[in-house]
Amino acid sequence: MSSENGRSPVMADVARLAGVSHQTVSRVLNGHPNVRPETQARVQAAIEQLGYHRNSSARALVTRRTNVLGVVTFDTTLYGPASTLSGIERAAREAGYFVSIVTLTDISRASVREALDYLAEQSVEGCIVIAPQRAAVESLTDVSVARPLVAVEGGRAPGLPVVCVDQVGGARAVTEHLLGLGHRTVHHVAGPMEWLEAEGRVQGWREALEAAGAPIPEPLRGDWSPRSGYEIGLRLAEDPRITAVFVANDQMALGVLRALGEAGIRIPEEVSVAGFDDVPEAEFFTPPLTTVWQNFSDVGRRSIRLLVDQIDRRARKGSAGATETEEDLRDVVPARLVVRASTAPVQLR
Amino acid sequence: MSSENGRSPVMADVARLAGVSHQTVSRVLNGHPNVRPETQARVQAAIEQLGYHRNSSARALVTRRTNVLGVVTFDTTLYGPASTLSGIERAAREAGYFVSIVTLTDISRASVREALDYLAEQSVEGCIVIAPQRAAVESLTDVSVARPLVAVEGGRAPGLPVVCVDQVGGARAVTEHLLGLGHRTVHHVAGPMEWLEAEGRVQGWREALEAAGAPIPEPLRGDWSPRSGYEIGLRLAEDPRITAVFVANDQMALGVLRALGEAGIRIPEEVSVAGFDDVPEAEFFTPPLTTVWQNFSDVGRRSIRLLVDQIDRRARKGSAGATETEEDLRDVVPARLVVRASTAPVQLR
DNA sequence: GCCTCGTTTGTTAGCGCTAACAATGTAGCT
DNA sequence: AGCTACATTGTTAGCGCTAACAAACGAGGC
Repeated sequence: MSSENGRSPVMADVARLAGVSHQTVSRVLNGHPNVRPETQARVQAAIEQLGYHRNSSARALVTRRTNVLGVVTFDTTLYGPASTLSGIERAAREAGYFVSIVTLTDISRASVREALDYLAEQSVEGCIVIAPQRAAVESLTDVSVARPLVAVEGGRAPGLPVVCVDQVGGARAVTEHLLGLGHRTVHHVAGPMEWLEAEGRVQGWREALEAAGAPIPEPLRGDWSPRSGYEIGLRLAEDPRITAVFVANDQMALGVLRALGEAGIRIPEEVSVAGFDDVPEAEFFTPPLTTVWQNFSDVGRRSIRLLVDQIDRRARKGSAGATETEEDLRDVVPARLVVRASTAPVQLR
Repeated sequence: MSSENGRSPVMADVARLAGVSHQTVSRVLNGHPNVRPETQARVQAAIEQLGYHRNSSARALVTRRTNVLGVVTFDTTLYGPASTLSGIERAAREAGYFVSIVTLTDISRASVREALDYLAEQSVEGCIVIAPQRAAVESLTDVSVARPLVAVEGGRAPGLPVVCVDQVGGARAVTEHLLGLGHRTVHHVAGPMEWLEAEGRVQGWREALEAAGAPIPEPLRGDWSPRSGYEIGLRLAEDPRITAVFVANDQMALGVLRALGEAGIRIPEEVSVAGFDDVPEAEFFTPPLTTVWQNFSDVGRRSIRLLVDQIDRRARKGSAGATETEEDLRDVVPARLVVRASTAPVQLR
């Protein structure tokens, strides 16, 4: 792969071999018009013969474009963030960008800032922050001037473009589904307060209950983990008036199913349980879980589009115009109810 | 953040403000000795006042180091790859490297090559390929000369450093555990043939059976998905002689549990089931799943160490020495059996 | 005083590339 | 032929940084 002398070949080497100037090589590489087909072929042959690769640093230095986007994410082992990251990466590559990632271990205003600074150090052209927590979003509003930025699942933030799944709508749909089955009301196992997704799901659930004139029980707080769902499930099992539970994610729903099962409660005959996320396993829980499907790859695609738009606009107009768009850019991806066997019409318990 | 004239500040701007030469600024930034403390302070102040960030492209151009590592991965929504990626990213950052990722949609020799070429285009200093399939590993052996490379879960490949979990040992441990409970033999639901992890688990299972002189049934092939586990589980349910099943991953094990449950088979009283992976949900399956835990963050850490070692060695000796180490570098991370309630002593069925 | 040595700072060149401009060739017209 | 228009190629400068060398300065020994 490398040239004879040991160092990897540069444009001048290719030029020499093809008998042209280095600039002609550059033109071929960048697809400029006005290069004679024969010359182009000769250059191509030389490139292949030497195994030449353009030096991206040199290119970036002069074009002032690194073609790198940064992604800040939190706990990629959770199904949602992992799927979103995957969608982002694919979309970025299609748009001609590389993706550099930073995963946070703790979420604080400081650590998000630090991650963004770190990515800035690498001269990324823009960042996507998968920031489902309130703290993370707040930390973004201060920085937003610096360089293009998009928040995923970011909540409402002035002047900060956001892509998110319609948590409220999804939660409303599940709750309405359960009410439609004849349940007097629906209990809710919520996610942590700081998580915007958790709050959106609480809101949708509450709205549906209010609209139906159903009593609104206090939501129980878990931490997304199956364990917390299990613990809350044990408490739910003790209250015989509960007939329907909407759990804020599938992992906790699994814990709830387990706890209710251990208590000898039959699902869905005695208690209906629904989740949120539609993880691949949900269909094979005992019983198969009614849940809400989110189109994460669409989220990834849309957030890249928003980010690339910002970058292009800035590149075209020059970075002078600071606060050109104060409009509240917010791209909401719909969620879809998936009904399975864990929910059923109300029966006596 | 940006300087007054609109363009972001460069080293010369800092130098002017601090009343020194740009080289002195460079020295401060790189922590060179022989800079008077007072000068250093003045430069620091100027840097902060201007919000100066070093241009990484210019720096990379002259130092010939991009400080970027590439990671090629496949389906990051699977628990294993996602956890490994996370561990890699953390370890890389600690070692002072950025991480650029490419996720593959299909695994073929061509697509892995393409991903590596793509990363080469970005001038990464080395790559880690999370390549659990045979095809992926094969595609690596040809390239290995080009630049530092480490395979994760890569199987045996000449001259290619590999970090992997001890699949064989883990599988042997589960199988021995089941035999120790008095089962005459253990059936196996395997993963796809092309996956090296699947083969390793088959091997460990087979070894344990052979050592115990137990009959070796034909392994049944799934595709890692809960659905395939479910379908195979339905078949298993029909054979009353089966009392113990080792499933190659937790997702398929979930499907098996579901299928056996639907067939009215009690677990673990009638059939013991064990998985592999120890996903967070496993503890809350019905019943809680006996499985094998893998230390993925350790895998990430070790693979980064192997890669950084290669890069450092190459940087020190110059890239002249091509095939300096033909030794078979292979770092095996132990796996750990986690016994839960899905396995029990054999009983009459 | 002069020379040597070490510390601190400045000057210069050049990494590999692209953009702007200059130069050349080639065809089509008057 | 001579001019214009255009296609094709080459030459030059410079992106922002670091490495190598050079210069200035003070301390210490003869």
